[in-house]
Amino acid sequence: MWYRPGRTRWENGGVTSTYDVLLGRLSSAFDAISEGTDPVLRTSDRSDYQANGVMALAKSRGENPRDTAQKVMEQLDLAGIAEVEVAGPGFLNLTLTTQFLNDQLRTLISDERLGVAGSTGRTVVIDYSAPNVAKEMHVGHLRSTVIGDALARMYRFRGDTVIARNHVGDWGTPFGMLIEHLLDLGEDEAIASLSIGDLDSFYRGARAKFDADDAFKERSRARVVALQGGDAETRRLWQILVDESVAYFAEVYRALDVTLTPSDVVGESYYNDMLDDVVRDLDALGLLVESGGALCVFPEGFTNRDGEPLPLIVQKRDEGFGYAATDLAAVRDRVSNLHADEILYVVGAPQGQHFEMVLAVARAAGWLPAAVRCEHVAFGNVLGPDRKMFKTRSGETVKLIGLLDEATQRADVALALRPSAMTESERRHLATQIARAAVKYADLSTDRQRDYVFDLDRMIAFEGDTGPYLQYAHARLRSIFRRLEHPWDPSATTFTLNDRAERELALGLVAFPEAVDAALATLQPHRLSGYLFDLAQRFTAFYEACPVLVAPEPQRSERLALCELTSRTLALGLSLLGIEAPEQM
RNA sequence: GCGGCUGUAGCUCAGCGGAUUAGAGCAUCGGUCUACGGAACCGAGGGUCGGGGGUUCGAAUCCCUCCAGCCGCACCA
Repeated sequence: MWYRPGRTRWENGGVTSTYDVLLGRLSSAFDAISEGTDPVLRTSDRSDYQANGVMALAKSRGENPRDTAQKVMEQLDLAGIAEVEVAGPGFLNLTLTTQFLNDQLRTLISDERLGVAGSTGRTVVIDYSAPNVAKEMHVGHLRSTVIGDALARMYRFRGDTVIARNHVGDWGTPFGMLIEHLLDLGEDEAIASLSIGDLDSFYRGARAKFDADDAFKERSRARVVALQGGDAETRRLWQILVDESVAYFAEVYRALDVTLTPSDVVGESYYNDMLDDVVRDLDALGLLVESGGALCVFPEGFTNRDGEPLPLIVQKRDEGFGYAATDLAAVRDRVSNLHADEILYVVGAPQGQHFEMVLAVARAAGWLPAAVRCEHVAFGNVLGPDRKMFKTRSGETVKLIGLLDEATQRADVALALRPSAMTESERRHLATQIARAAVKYADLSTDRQRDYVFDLDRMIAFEGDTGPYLQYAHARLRSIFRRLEHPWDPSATTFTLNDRAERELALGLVAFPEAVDAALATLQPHRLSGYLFDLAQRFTAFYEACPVLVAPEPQRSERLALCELTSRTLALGLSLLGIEAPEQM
């Protein structure tokens, strides 16, 4: 019961998932008694599935739940699909028939999507990662990047058009000092410094001069004015900073195996030309109020610490625009130009109130139709061992690339200790795959809303609920197939599932669509992670109990088919999380 | 002060549109090795689900309250 599907269902060319078959039959029976009753179907540890909807139904009708259960049973047609019995106070426990499981498994074997339904092709804008130009990517960017990318992959797999938007911080007052610093270093020197990925020291260099040198500070201020005024030379220098940074981000994304590309970068500056319109249109709508010299909107229901209405500051006293203006412009752009059906912001939880306000204003202004789903996919912090924000010993932010390097190093050391025919470069490559899996899985396997403690030792372990464990399970499966000497056709398989471990594995396989649906419906990748770990455990239990290659036919073929499906499910599931499944480890 | 999030086994975490005996991983202890990868598997101990009230036939789950921690709360994004 660690995953629960959403309620929205999609079509998949005639393939109906096990969950949907059961839900359909149950819904008909419940509807016959009271239209629209949810059967509350879920997986069960008492039987294969259980339906708890009888309890609520009985309550609303003032009946004894067991009597209601009987009435549902009379309407319920699950012939050939499942045995049903009323249990406890009125639960319906469902046990799938072997025949039905066999049918479902055979369907999965011939279905590339492994039973996951596709969508009608909606347009989904996912705003994620968002590093800052001329600043290092650090652990603070990890979650947005990893979670956003996993969601992007899941949506794409479902058949939606994903428009990734990397809302990089490429504008604002710091650029005055950054450009002046660039000039001080000389362009070639500056580019060299930026391109080796040492963005932090570049930024710190600029900052130090800004704080210590009044003349530099003055130049910086003038430079900001020139930048905002559109001065061509200043603009060119700014572009150098942007280009070099974006190239560096691309390296980090490649190291992380994240699908973002430079063409997904649509930074804050992109919206500059739209900001005047935002102000003008808000004013025309009568939503704009001047307060303390700033132009604000006061959405209903927000108050500050003194209980007074809380403003969303659109234009500052100095006539500069705040990020609220940019975010509002972005919403408009995404709705009217990108034609988004859905917009997701994968941004840290602390910005919750800001997004609530922005969206409230956008809705009030009519820029965000009710039909467009718009969600803040919030996530908690990455904590260090001391349960405080993850920092280095010396209190500095932890570079993302450094984190990956360390993880790779550890994986490589662990691999080197084992006898293997791998070349050093093969081993090195494998180590990067394991390291990525470790870091990403750790992030994607807990409820995103919570903070989590970053513990490299735990996440890179091959034991337990880790990415490497799942990769290992997959690699073991692949090794079975490498030993196969003759061509083998899984489509002819008949599943008898005589061994308990075979049946448990089959039940896991058949539940894959539920897990993907649940992850998408709730925007919680950990639903899928939890499913995959459970499946891997079912597989290893099966693998211990049931010899495959040495089993007599037709058992051998059946078990091979189960292995085949498990292998494909693990690989596909991991790929939806952005995690690779190597053939060998 | 207002708002949000969090508090479940020694540790890290699932479960929280109420429902049959509260789950997992790690750690600990005890087992399994002449089968396809032991980086594995099986088993055991370990929890008054932060405290207290309430609703309910039934609450980790819903409501109220208190405690503890983290994070927001007007011109930095």
